Amino acid sequence: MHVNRPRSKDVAALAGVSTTTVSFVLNDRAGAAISPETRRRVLEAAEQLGYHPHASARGLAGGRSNTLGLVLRQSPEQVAEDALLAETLRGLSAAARAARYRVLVEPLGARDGTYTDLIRSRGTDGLVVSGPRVDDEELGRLVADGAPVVIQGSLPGVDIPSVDVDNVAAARAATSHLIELGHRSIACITNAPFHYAAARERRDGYRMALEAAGIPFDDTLVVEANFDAASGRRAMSRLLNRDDITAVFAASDVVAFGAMAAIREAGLRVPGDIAVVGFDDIPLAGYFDPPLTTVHLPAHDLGRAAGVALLDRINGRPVERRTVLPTELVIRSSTAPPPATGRRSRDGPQPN
Amino acid sequence: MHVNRPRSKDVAALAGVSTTTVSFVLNDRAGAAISPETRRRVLEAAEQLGYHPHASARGLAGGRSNTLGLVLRQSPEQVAEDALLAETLRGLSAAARAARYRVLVEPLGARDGTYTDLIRSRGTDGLVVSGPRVDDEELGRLVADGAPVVIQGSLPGVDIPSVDVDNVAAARAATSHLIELGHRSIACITNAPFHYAAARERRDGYRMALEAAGIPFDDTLVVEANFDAASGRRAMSRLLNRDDITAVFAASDVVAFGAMAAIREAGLRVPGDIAVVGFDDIPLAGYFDPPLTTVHLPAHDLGRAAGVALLDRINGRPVERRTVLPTELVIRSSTAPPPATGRRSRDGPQPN
DNA sequence: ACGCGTTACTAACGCGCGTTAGCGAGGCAC
DNA sequence: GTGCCTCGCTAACGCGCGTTAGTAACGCGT
Repeated sequence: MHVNRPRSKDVAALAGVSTTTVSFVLNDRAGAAISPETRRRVLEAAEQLGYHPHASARGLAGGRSNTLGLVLRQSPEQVAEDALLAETLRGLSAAARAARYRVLVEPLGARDGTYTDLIRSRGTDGLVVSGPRVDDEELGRLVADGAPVVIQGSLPGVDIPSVDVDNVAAARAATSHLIELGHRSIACITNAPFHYAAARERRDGYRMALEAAGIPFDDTLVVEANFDAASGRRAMSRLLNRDDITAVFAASDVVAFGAMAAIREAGLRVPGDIAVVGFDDIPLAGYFDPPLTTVHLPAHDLGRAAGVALLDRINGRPVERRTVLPTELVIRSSTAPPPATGRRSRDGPQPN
Repeated sequence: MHVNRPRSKDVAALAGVSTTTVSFVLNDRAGAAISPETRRRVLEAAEQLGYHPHASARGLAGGRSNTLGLVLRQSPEQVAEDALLAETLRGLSAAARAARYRVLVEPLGARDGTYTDLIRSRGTDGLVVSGPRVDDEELGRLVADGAPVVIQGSLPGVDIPSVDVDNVAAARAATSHLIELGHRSIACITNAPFHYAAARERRDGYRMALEAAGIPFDDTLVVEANFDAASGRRAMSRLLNRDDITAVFAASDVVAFGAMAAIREAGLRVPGDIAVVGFDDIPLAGYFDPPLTTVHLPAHDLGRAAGVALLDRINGRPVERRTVLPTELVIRSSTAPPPATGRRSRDGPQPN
């Protein structure tokens, strides 16, 4: 491109100072004594030449890349279904920008190899790892080496700063809402297989709500789904074989969406026959038919908090071991009291 | 972290060669004569030491950052609603990884300032700009400077390589499908304001389908929406004031989702009273009630094609000025022939 | 035996910045 | 006037690589 990208020495020459001074001014170096007049001249010269410091050169000299890495450790299907990824990314980016950092994203398929190069090559100064699985031994080694890592989500048993919502409490609140409406026979469809911590936590919250209300936990009421709507539909179909269920806690909105499809296909209505609560509050949740009662996840804030924590960690500031952001149960119309006389069929298949 | 990150000189010492040789081996430098035995020793030494070349140092010395930038030029609302972003990003990432490049993402709010630093600072070697608006003069300057840029989407009137689907043809196919079913009074809800090229193109496709079938284009049947479901619902509500409409082409699935909510709220049915076609084929489209007939967008391939084009451009290989990927009309159940006797109300408000 | 080309490698330089050590000028206390 | 600050600035170095120019050894033909 342009024949002569300006160097800091060009700025220095134009401003009549040394490159050292240019560096001091442009980096707002604390403790450097620069007269207002000199500072003005330097800034003016930089502006006039359209000077942009060479990122790699800064990285080399300064020993930092000024880049944050976002590692998406989920399966491709999960990433595809993650309706909140954009928001999280925007949040992280906002935090990064405020510190003059950039964001590098590494989406990993199951076998897409490693992400530790990112940090070992100093391509990034730290990583936000989203949705790590319990069996991620790569992560362990990285952290053992002292690499700055923040987990978005939770990974029990490791000592890494993490940012998350309280999945247990949120799931419990969602389930309690159903109980308060009068439901006693409440199924649970997970958002993912149980080797994902969030899936386990949300199930635990469901269970705790039940037990707190004196309703025995029934393992056969819990069905695993797998991120997408199709798996939610399958799970719900299975549950519909029994006719005592009057409510479902679906541990993600996407899965809830599939479940609602299954309920419709069985000729039943939401919430008339079966009430449904979701989790995530994806942008479309309010437009489901009926609008979905769900747990609102502060996606943007999660990204931002992860970014802030990571930057703190990188810069040697103290970091909370665990940041928990508040959720909120958004009550829409997919939940209502159970039918007075047990479940009825409408125009669907008759019980056989 | 680790006290001594190994340098290339450490690898050289262990292998008993010079750092030049290490560089030659690790970069597979064409034209360099390296004996198999030496090559093996170097690779072994690198492996043994856990050597990862310093990204910034490579960037400085090599004059390239080995990084691609993805600029999201859309408004935050649009980004949030973009259910296909994850897929696009994965596609771009796949292309980048194949060339040993990384991907830096810059989501820009309307007033989040500039993204040209990204490339002017050599933080990236090129940019994929997603959803640029016609009035983006920053882009123009960048390209005039010779910066490698690929547009994802389309921006008429500029000479920049772009990757997109044929929005006009796809919209035309979607609308034709409605016409073939027998619909004559077909409304159009745009996916975005008209300063987005895609919104205009999809509207044009709708119009061409009409005119090709001898149906006069009626401007009052076209209503602007604005990315999200809420705007789709508002648009549809407005359209429902007239009772002659039997079908709607909604230029995005999210907007279609809102429109379907409005139709339901009016006590009408899809497709019984009003048929609906969408655009995008977001993952949830097949689970709408009823499952949405829509245009499938090859999101992953779009990302990958953009990446490939950008890498070609960066490496001086010839690049198609415009890459057009195929779409496909996915017919589900939201479309059916119009009611025989015009539109009927079900249990909704009576006509007044 | 000599020249020439090829093979296999290396020394030395520089990419563009940040940083460390240090220098001169001016002020203040004595 | 001398000593000792602080203020404002700079020369010089090195970060860790890629690359260019070059050398030594080794055939191979005549």
